[in-house]
Parts: sequence; C-alpha cells; structure tokens
Amino acid sequence: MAESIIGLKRTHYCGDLRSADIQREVIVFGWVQRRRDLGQLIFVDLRDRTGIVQLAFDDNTAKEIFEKAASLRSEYVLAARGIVRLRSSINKDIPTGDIEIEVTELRILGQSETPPFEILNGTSAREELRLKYRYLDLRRPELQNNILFRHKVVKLTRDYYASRGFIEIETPVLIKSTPEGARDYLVPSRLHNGQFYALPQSPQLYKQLLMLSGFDRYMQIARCFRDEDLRADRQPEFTQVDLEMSFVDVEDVLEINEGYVQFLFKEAMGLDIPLPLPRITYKAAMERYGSDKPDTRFEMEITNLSELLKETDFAVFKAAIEGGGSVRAITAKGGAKAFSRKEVDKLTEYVKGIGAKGLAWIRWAEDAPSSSFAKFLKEGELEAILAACGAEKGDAVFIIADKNSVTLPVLGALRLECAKRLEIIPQQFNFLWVTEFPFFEKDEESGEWLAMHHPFTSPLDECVQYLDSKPELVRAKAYDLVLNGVELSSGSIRITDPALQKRMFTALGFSEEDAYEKFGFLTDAFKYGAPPHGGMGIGLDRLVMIMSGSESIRDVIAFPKVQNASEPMTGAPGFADAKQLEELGIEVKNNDK
RNA sequence: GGCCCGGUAGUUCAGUUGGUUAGAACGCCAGCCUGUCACGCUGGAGGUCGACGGUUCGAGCCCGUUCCGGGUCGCCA
Repeated sequence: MAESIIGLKRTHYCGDLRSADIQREVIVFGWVQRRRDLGQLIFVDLRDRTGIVQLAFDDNTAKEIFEKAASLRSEYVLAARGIVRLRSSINKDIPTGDIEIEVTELRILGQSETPPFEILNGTSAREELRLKYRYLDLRRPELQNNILFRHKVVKLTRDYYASRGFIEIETPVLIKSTPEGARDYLVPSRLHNGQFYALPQSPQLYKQLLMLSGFDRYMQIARCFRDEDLRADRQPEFTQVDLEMSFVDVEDVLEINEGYVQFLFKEAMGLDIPLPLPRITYKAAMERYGSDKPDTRFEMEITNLSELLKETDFAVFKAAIEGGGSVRAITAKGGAKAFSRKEVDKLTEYVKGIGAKGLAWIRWAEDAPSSSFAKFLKEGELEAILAACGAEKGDAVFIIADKNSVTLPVLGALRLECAKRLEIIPQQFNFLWVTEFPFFEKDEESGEWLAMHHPFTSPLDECVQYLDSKPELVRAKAYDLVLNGVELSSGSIRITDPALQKRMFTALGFSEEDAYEKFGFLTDAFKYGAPPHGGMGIGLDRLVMIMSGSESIRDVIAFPKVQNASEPMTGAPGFADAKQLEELGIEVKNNDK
C-alpha cells in the first residue's frame, strides 16, 4: 500500500546535500537505487534527477522504521525525513559521499515490481527492451543528463535569439501538402472527405510570410516531419531551431548564427569556439573532401591524378579520364600496416557497395610499394602517383577512377571509413560553413534539372544571367553549417522578386498553372511588398547529440521512434476503429486488429 | 526495396562435430551478517533456445520461410 505524501515538503534534492548540511533536518524524495542490508544495519541509495544520497538505518532507528527499510525493493518511491550526518567511511566516488541521512521518518509513496532491466549507467540491456520501457530507461542518469542538457540548450537558444531581437512565433502543424522534396506525413480531413492536411517538413513558407508581415526576425523551436527512412541521426519527427531574418544577405545570416554557436558552446560547455567559422565553397568541399559536409577534424584530402595520368596506358584510368571523369586518390598515413590485404579487400567491397566499380590501391609497407595495378603502368608512373599523393613508406593510397559523380563521393566515404578504422579522428568540435551550393541538380534518370534546395532559394547575383542558358553554372545563396561531418543546419537567402521567381519556376519545369496551384499564395504575397530575407533551420537533435557525445539521435529524444518509424513503448502507429475511418471517408485494407 | 549484424533464464552472454537433465554472471526469492557503498556468505526458484516448417533415430546447433531489433545503401528539395 502506498502511503500519503501529505504533510511532507521537499527541502533538498538528493544530489544537492553536502557536508555543510550536517545536523540539518531534511526531507528528500526519490527512488531506491539499491539497498544494502547488513542485518542490524541497512543502507539505501536514494536517487532523484540530481543524484544519489545514502539513507542510513541502524540501532538508533525506531523498530517500525527499520522494518520498513528492510522491506524496501529496487525502484520503490520514498519520502524520507532525517538528520544529515557525517559518514563513518567516506565514498569519494560520489558528490554526496561524505554524508548520509539518519532517517527519522520513512514513507513508501509507491511500490515497484522488479524492473525488466537494471537501471544503471552503462546498462547492457538491449535498446529494444529499453525503448519498450522508455520511462525506466529515462531514469538512468546517462539519459536523464542528456534530456536535462537538451533543456539547457533550448533555453540558451531562446535567450540568444531573443536578445538579438528575434520573436518566437508558432506556425501551424496542419498545413497544405506541397509535392516537393521529402514525403509528407498526411492527416485525413473529416470535414473534407478525401482531402488531407500535411505535417510540415519545415515551417518554410510560413516563416517567409512572417517576413512579409514585418516581424523582421523570427525564431521557433519547431517540430518537423518527414516520412522517410530512419538513420542513426535521422528521425521522422525532429526539432529545428527555425530562423528567418529580413533586410539581410548571406553575410548577415552567417554572422548572427556564428554568434549563436559561440554563445551556446561557451554557456553550455565552457568551450571557446573562435570566430569567424571557417568557410568553404561547395565545389571546393567536393574536390577536397568528396562531400558537401566534410569532417575537417582530420586531413586525408583527395588528390586529383587525372592530369598526371592523362597519357597512361592503364585501361581503367584511361577510360575514366577520356570519358570526362577523373582518377583521384586519398592517402592513408600509416595505412600500409593498418590495412592488410584482407582489410583492403574489405574496403574494396565497401566501395563497390556504394557505387564504385573497384578500388585501385598501393601499399607501401616494406622497401618497395606493392599495388593492385603497377603491372599496367609505364615506367615511373607509380612513383609519380606516390609523389603527387605525398605518400611515404608506411602509407596506403586508394584510387578511384570513374565519373566525377562516383570518384568524389566514393572517396569521400572511403576517407571517413579509413579515418574511423585508423582511429585518427580527434575529440573536438570543428564547424564549417559550406557555401555557394549549386542551384540545380541533374536527375540521373530523367535528365531534368531539379532544385537542390527549395525553389525559393535565391541565386547568386552573378549567376542570374545563366538561369535559362547554363543551369549547371548557377550557384545559390545557400549555405550549410557542418559540425564534425554532420549537416547541422541548412539555409538560404530567398527570392523576393516575383519576376525572378517566375523564371525560377520555368527553369525547374513548372508550368505557370502548376506553380500557381502549388505556391500561388506565396507568389501572390510577394506582390505586396516583400523585404529581402533569408534564414536557416538548425537540427536541434543532431546538435545536442554531438554536444553530448551521444552515438544515436535516440539518446537525446525523450520518446524516439525506431527504424521502422514505430514507437516501441506505445506501439504507434495503430489501426483506427471503423467509426473513425467512416467519418474520414477512408476505406482501409488490412485493418485487422 | 537491397546488403550486413543480432534474437538462448528477468538481464547480458556461453553453448564443442547435431547426442543424456541447456550453463555462467548479474538480478530475483529465503536465511545469516553493525559501516556498507557493485557489501559479503549460504541456499533456492527461474527456459515455448523469436515463430513456423523441413532434414535427421535425434536440432539451441543444419536448411527454408517469416517476425522483431540495430547499422547501412537507395531515399532524405
């Protein structure tokens, strides 16, 4: 039977008590972490969100309280009143380790069955089980600290942007579906059978309209939804720090957000992030790192060997170069030893899995380098390759020859893979702005030009001339903020000139009717005085994940979803009952419960 | 949708070449124990080996199908 809390008011959190509190009468609440019963002496570790304090029961304890203490089990919820005293043997491992509470009143506020797994840091219970009992897993200090840390980040975020004149405004969650980009989550309409709302992939259009309304600087901690497959750093619903500013260009947006990064890391972690943050153009990022989100915590940059090898006889290299592609390489320092022939075979399988036809390699372990292709080379070519790559004895060189759309991303991925295996990535926070993204992206299948960002992204002023003639040359006022190889944030300056917007839609292959049907409310709005504006959205879950050193985005979300987008605790999604479906005018196959 | 890894006691795992009654640790239950702090000691309970089917005299182990979880590629303007 649970006892009443009436008459008891907490004086302290468990983890806050210190030797300064000795002799003080305190009341604490918490969960039983562990009971150590020595017969005539019982110790109970009581846990709340601040930490653990030891309750002591001995021959001074009233018989009735002592017996109650003996009946305690793991995860019982207790109220304890008592006097703080010095421990006779001190535990240096915890902050409250020099004191304990001599209990004078004990109430069991809630009993507990034996939990399905032990609630300990570094628990070995598998995640599937922990997610089913998420409320128990969240009792573990590890996860609890993540959630508390997230709260701190959110609060600092609001503080920072509010202090810079940003206004927090909520935008709708039930919106009109726009058939662009990711798959929308749809919500059926009861009042309009057969019609659907969409959940926002981002508040993009609303925040632009707020700029037109004159709010000038907007921010929102916004929930966003994308019905796509999950990853370790991707959830179907996630949180963005969503921002938009009027009367700005690229520089202004980068500047205010650099300030945020510096403020946040200083206040939340005591770290100094030097400004300005480094920048790289999309083109340079692809050439040097084979990625539009390079991890700059280590070097291993890509070397282009095409010029050097343009006269080569080796058919694989020759074909790539003559076909308009390239031969490029990365050099893994110390890789000759780390990557045995067997390991190289694994890497070969790895690159084949991501689109390469094969992997050419050089291992320079002993006196003479061995390689997979030396026999096809002319005299001196191998040496020239090694020199161009800056390779020395002990290194391994990996070469991909193919179209640029293969060589670069494959080497980019291989670069990361090698760095992980070599364990050369230092624990630090490397920010990087990637700027001047291409505006268009050619769809490999259809050959059509698609917008790489959304169609309201403004082109760079000097690129506007190529809009109709050479789309491949058009670069956008679009920028990403990358942290340790993770895309944290994406943003752009938007188009505000209706005429330019029209050209944009045309270039993207929208008919005038199509464009009006989908985005008419926005283009109409732009007729009534649109200030220049731009903004970005910062992935809050990813940010907190990296700051807290978590391996998965699930570790910084209170109730995350698993890979098939279900939620193990509640079992969502679920079937709807027939009446609901009927009201919505929906017929469902397989609606078996 | 493809590929890779995993599923054996409440939990984490071991389980030999297919062979008697499937083991260990932690947890749980009971008893003992006055300074523990991962307390200790003694004893005990606890199993649909994810599910279904097949091969076999015999399957945790081999084969097939399937379910569940994780990672990844596709996908994510």
